[in-house]
Amino acid sequence: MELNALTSAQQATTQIRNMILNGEFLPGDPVRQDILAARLGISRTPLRQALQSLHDDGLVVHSANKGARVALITPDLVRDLFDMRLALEPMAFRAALPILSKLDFARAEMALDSQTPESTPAELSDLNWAFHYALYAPCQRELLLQTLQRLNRTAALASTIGMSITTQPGTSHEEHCAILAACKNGDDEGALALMVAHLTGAKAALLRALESQ
Amino acid sequence: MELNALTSAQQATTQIRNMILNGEFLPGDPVRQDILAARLGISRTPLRQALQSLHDDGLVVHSANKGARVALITPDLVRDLFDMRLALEPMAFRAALPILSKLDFARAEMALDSQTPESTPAELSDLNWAFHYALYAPCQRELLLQTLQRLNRTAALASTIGMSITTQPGTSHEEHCAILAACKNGDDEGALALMVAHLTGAKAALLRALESQ
DNA sequence: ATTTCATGTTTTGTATCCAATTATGGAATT
DNA sequence: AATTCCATAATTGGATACAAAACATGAAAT
Repeated sequence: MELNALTSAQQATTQIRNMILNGEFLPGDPVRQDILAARLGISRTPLRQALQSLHDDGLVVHSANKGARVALITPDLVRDLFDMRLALEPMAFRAALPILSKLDFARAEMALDSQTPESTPAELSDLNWAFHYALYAPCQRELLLQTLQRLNRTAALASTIGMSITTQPGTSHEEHCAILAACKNGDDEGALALMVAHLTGAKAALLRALESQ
Repeated sequence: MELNALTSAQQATTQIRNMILNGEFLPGDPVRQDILAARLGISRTPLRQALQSLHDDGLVVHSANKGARVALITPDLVRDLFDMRLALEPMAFRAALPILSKLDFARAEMALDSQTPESTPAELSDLNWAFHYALYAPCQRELLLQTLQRLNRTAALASTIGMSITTQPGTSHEEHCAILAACKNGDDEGALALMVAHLTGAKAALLRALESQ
């Protein structure tokens, strides 16, 4: 009996997401059902399911009878996205902070340590969310966590686009380390402030990158 | 040429949503693909698409190889849900308030006036969201509006369950009228405060109903 | 009598096939 | 030569058919 029997539609979802995040498809590019189905070795039925999941995550947009395209990242979208993250993530963080355990710290630390210079954008996005998720998950609010995951998936595309524009390295790793250190020291308010600053900085950097285009 | 050619999967989504909101399926009930497909006169392919949409709206939950069931409404979920609404809806409302037009007021008023004692729970939920949406839509934040719509769909199920428990009539109509009046008077801060109070009250009433069970 | 295994039924997940809508290219007309 | 109209090709949306997994029932063995 398979415990983690991932359905092929779910596999396709992450595979296509990785293709998009790794820059194989650019914003605005059409996403053809036939081509992707042939490439992934599955039929169009589960592939359409995967496209709907990607649509819900804001990575592709659908037009009736005209297929799907990779979503466009606009400054308005980025503002919108990070304003929501700034409103919701501190909420989850604040609820989780008093009950964070050594195991949660270990999970966050592993996410940070797994980042290497050879990591692909998709891997970096996954590890970035793994770090945040480790610090939010104990809050025990399933719907909030689910919403944050969705927002972070859209943010992953935005960040990938942004990093492909600017050549200067991001500061997120140092900020992540500082947040984790504050948590370990029991400085809850400090950790919260650092998290807000982290998100605010990421938003500003992304907007600068987009508007320099 | 049809301008609003709704695909049959989208039609099925709203039809099934209405069945759930109108109490035809209770929380925990299994949602069988064959039965619904036959009843709606469509095949299982678009119906599965509809079920995924309902899953994303939090109305059904999926178990691998075990099908879908109507979601359960727990106090934790309600707290979670309304905390997010309280964080996000004032954000949209604040951005929209300075640019609300007579047309927006008319849309909100029509939503209020369309409610009748004979309205079904599904219709009341639609009109409730139509009222809120009219006051938020001018904020021009697509992702925020999309997220709020999703949360309101989950809230619709919670409210329906709550109203089926308590027999006392809700106070939301009066509160809606007061909010709209404040908007028309240009009292933006007052309208915001009333909206927050409205959501806070709805959350408390719902929790009371659930815990009286 | 209880437990276990096997088989049959039910239900989901996937592939293939058909219909409907849209884009594209060429020919005819002005 | 440019534009419009029609026909054909290409692509998405939906239906049917098939495979595989899970639950239920029942019989046999301890």
